[in-house]
Amino acid sequence: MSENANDPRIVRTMHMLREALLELMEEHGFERITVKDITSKAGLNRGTFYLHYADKYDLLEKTTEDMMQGLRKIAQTFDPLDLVMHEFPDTPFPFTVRLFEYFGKHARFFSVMLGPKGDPSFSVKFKEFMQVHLMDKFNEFHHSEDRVPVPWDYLMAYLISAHLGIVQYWLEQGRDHTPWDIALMFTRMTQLSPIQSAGLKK
Amino acid sequence: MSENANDPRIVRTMHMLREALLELMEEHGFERITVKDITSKAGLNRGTFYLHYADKYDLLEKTTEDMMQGLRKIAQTFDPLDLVMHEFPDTPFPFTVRLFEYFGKHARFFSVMLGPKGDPSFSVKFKEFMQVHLMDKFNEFHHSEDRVPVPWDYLMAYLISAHLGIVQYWLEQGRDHTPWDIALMFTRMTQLSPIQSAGLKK
DNA sequence: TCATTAATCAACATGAAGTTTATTTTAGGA
DNA sequence: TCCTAAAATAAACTTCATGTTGATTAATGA
Repeated sequence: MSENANDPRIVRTMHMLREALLELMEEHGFERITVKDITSKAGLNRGTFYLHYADKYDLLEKTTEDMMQGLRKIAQTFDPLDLVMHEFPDTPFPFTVRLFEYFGKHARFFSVMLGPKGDPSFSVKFKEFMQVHLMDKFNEFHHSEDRVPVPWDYLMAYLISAHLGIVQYWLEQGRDHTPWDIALMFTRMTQLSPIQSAGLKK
Repeated sequence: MSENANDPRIVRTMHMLREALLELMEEHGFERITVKDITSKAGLNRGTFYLHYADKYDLLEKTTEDMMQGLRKIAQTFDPLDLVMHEFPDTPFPFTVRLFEYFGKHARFFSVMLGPKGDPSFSVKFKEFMQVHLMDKFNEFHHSEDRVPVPWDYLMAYLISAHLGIVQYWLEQGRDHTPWDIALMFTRMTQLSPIQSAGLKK
């Protein structure tokens, strides 16, 4: 394992390994891949892999951590007040647009990881991210412990999973809408009931 | 591979292999398991495994198919009219109760498969099931191609994923509510907007 | 130019996969 | 109860990926 210097050879090698991982995951899914597959695709010696990563799980983990880091950085720009103030149904929350731009930029990674050949523990990680950085900001609104239609934690599970589903579907469809359009759908579905969203009642 | 007779030895062996698979998946997740692990846990010879299944993927697939078969059987009892007629906010759709009873009965399987150590392609299969057996029954309601708040397919993706999220969360929490209670939450969240569900607006 | 270190290459031990053959055990009908 | 067919066991074997090691070659940057 190398002391991650800024030696251009190391940077280049690690980048090639991560690219190869993504390409192979798109084809076969993570578990069907071998270290040999990865290094072959990257055009590197198998031994070189072990100079940088303990095994393929380590490689995936490091790659994932990079992506989560990017998400956390965007999450810092989120102010729940924006959302509370937001009353205009024809414009999305700006923060949501930024998120989708990031998903689009790293579409291959998110598409694979959140797809049928991906890693279910990544979906959990992603949900935790939404819980901590988005949902928990609204905890102050539910001091009403008494008779609510649905328990708070189940409502959170519902919303988080619903939002994840939109991200997955968007990526699956090859990003047939702009980040702005998808963000607008988010905004609307959160404000309306499913029946209203379908346009069945006003 | 055996012609699946009704030889009690075969039935017993296959049952033990499936039980062992589930127990090991709970501990380590599917991919970390070896055929040797499975047969050891089941107290069987490794060679015996290959008399019935091609590999561990085959075993998982057959087990999964059994579960989906059970779901399809329940889905046959679903009548969309029940749902349209249903106006009482304090009772769940009976069909939904039956579904959750089934999840509860096979909690170990669904809990593992839909959890962080599970198989993401099973979640996809499960979503397809909901799409075909539940959502598609309502296609007749969206002839309005024009200006709707959210495209129909994205609304479906949102709802299906949201419902999956509830199932996952319920199993994750160790089934802290009865099937009846969960089914009622379903009913309410479908009828109300997220904000109403939280009890913030009426 | 030269010392450092990354990358390559070849070899090795380990362990799981999947197959095969022979042997033992079990089920169920005559 | 006995007998036959088939299931389960046991042991051996090939193949392949893993992770490691030591020697060699190539690239970096001072």
